[in-house]
Amino acid sequence: MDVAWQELMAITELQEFEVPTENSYETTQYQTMEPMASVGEYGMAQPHSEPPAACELRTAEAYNGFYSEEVPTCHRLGTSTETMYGNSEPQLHQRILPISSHPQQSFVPLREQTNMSGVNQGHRRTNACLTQGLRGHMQWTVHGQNAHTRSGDDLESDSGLSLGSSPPLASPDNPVGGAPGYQSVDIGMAYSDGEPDSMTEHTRRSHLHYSADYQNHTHSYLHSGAHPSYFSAQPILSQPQPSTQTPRSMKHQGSAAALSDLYNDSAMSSRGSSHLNMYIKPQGSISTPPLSRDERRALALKIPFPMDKIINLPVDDFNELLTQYTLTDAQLALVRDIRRRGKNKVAAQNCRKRKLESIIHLERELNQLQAQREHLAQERLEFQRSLAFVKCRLTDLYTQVFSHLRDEDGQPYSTDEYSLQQTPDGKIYLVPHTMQKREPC
DNA sequence: ACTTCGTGTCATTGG
DNA sequence: ATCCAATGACACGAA
Repeated sequence: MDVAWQELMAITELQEFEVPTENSYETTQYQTMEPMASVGEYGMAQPHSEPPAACELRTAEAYNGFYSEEVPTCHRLGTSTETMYGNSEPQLHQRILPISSHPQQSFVPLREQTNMSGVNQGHRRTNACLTQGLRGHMQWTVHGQNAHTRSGDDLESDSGLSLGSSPPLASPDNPVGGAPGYQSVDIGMAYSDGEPDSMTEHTRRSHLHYSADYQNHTHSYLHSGAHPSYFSAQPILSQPQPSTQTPRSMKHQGSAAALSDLYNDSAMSSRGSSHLNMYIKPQGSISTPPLSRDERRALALKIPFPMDKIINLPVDDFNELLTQYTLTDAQLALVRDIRRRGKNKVAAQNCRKRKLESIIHLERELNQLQAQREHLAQERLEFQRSLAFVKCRLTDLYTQVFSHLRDEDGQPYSTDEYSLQQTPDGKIYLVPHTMQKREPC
């Protein structure tokens, strides 16, 4: 990754290599380039003492690309050098391709190099940020699918809700020690078998007969919709519920719909511990997945309304819902925690999706920039070759013109004593070297 | 046994 | 003051 970015940063050196536009072909731009083939100085002030060998690059084909042979030599001498490149300019432009036209190259597996967790997961940092109560809570935590790996004590603790050591789950809504109701809950009654996570459908149903009120809600609580609503966040992704939606909640559904693909992918992934997974028996029949931790807690505390409402109702509706029931402190605390966790779960999913999208975007950008860099490097090589050729050609012309000059006696001028120089107005003068030093042109 | 990935959760922050 | 979304960090289970 570092190497890739270093390569990327190297592009800055190419930024000085501007693509010439019409009448903007400044040779000075290239004077800082790498040394080129020794074809003599470009400037006319220091001509060769003897006619140099003809340019190796001087072929008819190469010429046609940059010169017009109909232009008289004297005319070329009398004009600025820019005009000599007129024919080459369109070609140069044609070589400039928009970045977007570059086909996608193979992706750098950036994601594979990125630890999404942000930390070395092998490094289990002591949970310093957790309060003592939270730490206790974490010890009680049992995830649904793997409860069989825990001891019976853990199972009971989890299902019953950590209630003692983790009052109100350290929720901001629940001051520590402010929920005595938790301790009064008879968890053993709810999970008398001691294995709540491995409850069969039969046993689960048997636990739903708490009260008439609660029983009336069990359908929506556990089996509403096409798929179980046991997953607290799932309702956001399910069909809209116009009757209970406010503009605020509708907004949430809109954003969630855009994420449905990701959720479908992740939810149905064979990896991870997602509670979204449909539990398909080997025979192919779909069974009810284990209850989530919060669902078990809600069952234990006999929360009289469904999880999806707890989580997805707008705050006003949620508060109104709470007023419709007389809840104990423990129930209130649990409901608020369920709501907080459920919303945060969705937020985390959205956050991760954005993170992945950001990585994908950066990978694409990196590939495009690498392709652009490669293209510019190629272009630079072509310009260097062209420039070397032009220099060689100019040297030839200079030598040719100089050799035809004669003094008053009909003798050729010595290149050691004279040189041809061009003034800004385009006129050519034969200047002695002595004057040249005093009056640099 | 170890690593990687996906996920849930908590704490924190800023709007 | 409260709610909420976003996010880093951590823990955990599955593969």
